[in-house]
Amino acid sequence: MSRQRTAVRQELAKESAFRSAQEIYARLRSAGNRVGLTTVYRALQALADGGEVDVLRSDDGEAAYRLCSQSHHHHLVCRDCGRTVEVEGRAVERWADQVAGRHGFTGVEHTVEVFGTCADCSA
Amino acid sequence: MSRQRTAVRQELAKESAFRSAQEIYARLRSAGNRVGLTTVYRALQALADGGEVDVLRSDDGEAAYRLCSQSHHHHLVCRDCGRTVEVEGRAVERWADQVAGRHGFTGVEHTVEVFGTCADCSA
DNA sequence: AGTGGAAATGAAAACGGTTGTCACTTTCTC
DNA sequence: GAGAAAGTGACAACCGTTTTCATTTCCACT
Ligand SMILES: [Mn+2]
Ligand SMILES: [Mn+2]
Ligand SMILES: [Zn+2]
Ligand SMILES: [Zn+2]
Repeated sequence: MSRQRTAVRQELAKESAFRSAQEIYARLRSAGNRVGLTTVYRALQALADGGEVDVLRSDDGEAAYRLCSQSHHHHLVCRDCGRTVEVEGRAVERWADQVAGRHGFTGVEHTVEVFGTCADCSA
Repeated sequence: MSRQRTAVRQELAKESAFRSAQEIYARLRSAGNRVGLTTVYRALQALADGGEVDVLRSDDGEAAYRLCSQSHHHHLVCRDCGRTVEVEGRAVERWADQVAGRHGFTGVEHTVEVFGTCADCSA
């Protein structure tokens, strides 16, 4: 594990939100860390391959990375300010498994994101 | 509705699978249809904004488009062959509304995608 | 310690899907 | 029909990501 990869992992550990490679690169640099953008991409790729981080495609095509949390959960995101709440619920999990099983699908995974306007922003 | 947009919609109607803008452009051209790639993108964008087509980000970052039925629904997608089943379920809808309301969020929307290996592909 | 091969690094260039530009054409409205 | 509004498309720009390749770092084994 090189200095740079360790730095990327540590940076990821600071926040539980999904963040882009470029954002992580910028933070590392502004913290005085000497690292190249290419290396950040490679580190994230390697961590994703090893199952240590989740990768998500945002709507604008940018990839977002997050350290894998042990418990499975979803996100409630404010459209205006971006505030994110981590949520979980048996109901969705069961529904996803059932609907997939009903159609003969195996190895089921799912993505669920809920969007809205948070209390602060609607005030 | 221009000739080109009509052509894009008709092309989408030919198949129920998700297809990329470039693929639709290529099909239209090889069928002798005079249309520009930019226009195909704009037509798909307009159809998506109007809720007539679903947009999906594939893992490689390319956007995929498909005509969709007008009622709210979600997708069950085969990881291997891309086969897609439209599914719906009260359970998810209720869960999304509840979890958002519990955190004071309003104007709730959500995205739900279920992935797995379809029966054909696991055989 | 010393050595050699494998792996990692990073600046720069290339890549590829998508979007912006702008002169031009088509369509709509009166 | 005339003028306004919307749409078109070749081309260039954009931007996140990947490839390249010369250089550096790491590491297993003396
Ligand atoms: Mn879940
Ligand atoms: Mn659909
Ligand atoms: Zn907010
Ligand atoms: Zn399949």
